Amino acid sequence: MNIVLTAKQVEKISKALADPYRLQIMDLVNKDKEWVKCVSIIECINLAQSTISHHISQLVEAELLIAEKDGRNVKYVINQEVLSAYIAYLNHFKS
Amino acid sequence: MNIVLTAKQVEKISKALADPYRLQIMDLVNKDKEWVKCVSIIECINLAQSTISHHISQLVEAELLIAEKDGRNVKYVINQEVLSAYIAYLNHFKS
DNA sequence: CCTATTTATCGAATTTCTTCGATAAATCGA
DNA sequence: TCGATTTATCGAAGAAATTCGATAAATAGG
Repeated sequence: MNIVLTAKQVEKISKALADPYRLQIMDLVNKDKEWVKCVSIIECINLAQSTISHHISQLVEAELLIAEKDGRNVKYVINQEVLSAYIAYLNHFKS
Repeated sequence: MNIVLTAKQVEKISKALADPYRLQIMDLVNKDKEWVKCVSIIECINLAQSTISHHISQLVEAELLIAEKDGRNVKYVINQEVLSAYIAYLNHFKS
């Protein structure tokens, strides 16, 4: 099923992608084709744990990432449907 | 020729798209398939002229819009190459 | 030449974002 | 059960973004 995003959602997704660390997190989650643990993101990025948690929250809030609890850990994958919907929105700007 | 964007450029483009008025401006420029005059954007959006000028600047700075002087007016079109390059960047996150 | 129109720029006020350290909550393993 | 690990949340400081009004600069038209 194809999702159609509202302008508000597009705004939120754009904002989520408008930060170098959050783009880096998207890359890290994208690298592995499986679920990526929060702790391994924290290992890779030189920011306070609380800050990284906040960045991840924004990506999850924008629904670019899907979070799943796994014991003590939380793991993430990219939400392909939302990503596709965002790209579809941008495609409307094509002539 | 296909442009490849740096992460810094992607961040800037995302930031440019992370505002409701700027999304509206993109829509307005997209509506007409010709060049859209600045003055007609100002007519459509309920913000001070200086604020709209600032929003347009960010879209031009991010190279999402191409600006061209036309007498007293400035007119815009969407930069299709940059838009495509942004979409291509996002496609890398697809599995 | 003078005035009106169009756009850009400046400075200031307000709001939002980023980042941190401290700490809490949940869960795992010994 | 207890201590260590993992993640989230809170409050605060500083940085950046949004918005406005005032004003400047460029140009069109009478």
